[in-house]
Amino acid sequence: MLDIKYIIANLDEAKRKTANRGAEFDFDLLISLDDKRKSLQAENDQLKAERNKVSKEIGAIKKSGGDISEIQAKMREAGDRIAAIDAELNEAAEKMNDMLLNLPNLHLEDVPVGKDENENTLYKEWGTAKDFNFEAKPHWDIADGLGILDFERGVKVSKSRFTAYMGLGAKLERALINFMLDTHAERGYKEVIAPYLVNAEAMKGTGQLPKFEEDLFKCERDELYLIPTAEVSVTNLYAQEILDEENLPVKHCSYSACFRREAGSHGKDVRGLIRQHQFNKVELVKVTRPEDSETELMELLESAEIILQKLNLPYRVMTLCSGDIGFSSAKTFDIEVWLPSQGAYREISSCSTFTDYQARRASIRFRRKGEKKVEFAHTINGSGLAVGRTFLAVLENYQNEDGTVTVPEALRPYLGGLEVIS
RNA sequence: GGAGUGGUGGCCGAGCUAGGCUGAAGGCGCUCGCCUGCUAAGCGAGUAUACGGCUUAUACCGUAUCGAGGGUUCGAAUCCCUCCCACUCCGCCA
Repeated sequence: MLDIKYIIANLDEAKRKTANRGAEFDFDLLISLDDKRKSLQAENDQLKAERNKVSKEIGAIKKSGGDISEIQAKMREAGDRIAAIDAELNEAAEKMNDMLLNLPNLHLEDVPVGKDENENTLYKEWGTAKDFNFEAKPHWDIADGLGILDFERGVKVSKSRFTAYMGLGAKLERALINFMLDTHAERGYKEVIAPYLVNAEAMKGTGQLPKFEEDLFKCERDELYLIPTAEVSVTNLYAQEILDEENLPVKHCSYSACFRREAGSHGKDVRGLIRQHQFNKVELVKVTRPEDSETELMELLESAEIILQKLNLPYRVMTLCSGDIGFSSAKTFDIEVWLPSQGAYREISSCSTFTDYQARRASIRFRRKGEKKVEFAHTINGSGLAVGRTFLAVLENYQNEDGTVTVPEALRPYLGGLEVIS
């Protein structure tokens, strides 16, 4: 969340950038709640100070055998007043906090201002689309022909948007995961496996709650949520902690299954692997010093790109505009991979810096060497990559006319040297 | 699932069955200073976080925090209630 003090000191900026997102927010109400909170607290603190003082005196008087009934009665009244102000104070503080939790992050100055995805700007392009001398098939047809995905049986045991990977399909998925993790490990990312089910506190920390509850699968009776991305469990590994500066940046890569309800995208991408309720992803997560976060974001983006480069899959990188970046993000690059069957680029990774927005919510702080004061860290994360979408991009870009799929060279060591899936 | 024990500062660990002098003994660790051929030992001082006030900034002052929330009380780490978590034993189980 944003720092209330920062908002007050930079109100124009906060209003402008929130409007740039297309978000509505009542800043005046927020500030009036803060004022109320402050004056109530000042009054309350004073009363409590008095009570603490007198209570000590009562102790002394009682010890020396004096009469305390009168002073005690007076303090009883003071206690009632404190309780009343306490209630009012808590209400104002809670309201203010609720508002703050629903206020999105401020974007960085170099983020293009725009309404929606149509105003995202091209950051770079890499690779050239292969020229097929036959009609490129969608991945579900390819997979069907090879018997490596079973959409019907996936639906049978669960519901729509759940799929079973069969035989070499399952192997290819696993090869991709291992290939990605190994590649990132070489670049200094420490591998972690964190819980898939997390509590509400963690979801609040990274910004999924309270605003996006309907996008999450929830295990009601245990009060736990299925993670929509490993970002949640990995980032929150450091919640409520004060890290040493020398341990920064923290760099993690993490494979996890991800679960999304996809509420509100009913008609979209109903066929194939693009939009599933459950999918695999390798996530990159960093905790950094504020001054390092922008360069670390670029390094993270590069790490994600390297996967596509090694697989020789054409892609482009888009800078998301102010209206399209996520709730908690201050700046986001999307990597989009080329899909020949659609003749279009589709998102395969999203790399963001959250500045200190998540760090404040999750209370992830650090102490500089020799300093007493603690500061909020910055958090960064990105997919490196969405495995299911990489899987389908490989099928589509490496398909042959006879329905077989050539295995990208980088993956062959992970598939026992296999060259063609047939 | 059954039975039990416990959650205190960076860590260990007192206090909790006589509620006030305990933000919290003691030890360890860490920081600074002294001492010292070097290291070790020794000596001295310091060592939580949040919010608010004051301040140019330090400093300082106030409030809160002993798993979380609520209650009793003039006053609670200490008493009562609810919840959460960890550990041990038994049962069950990948």
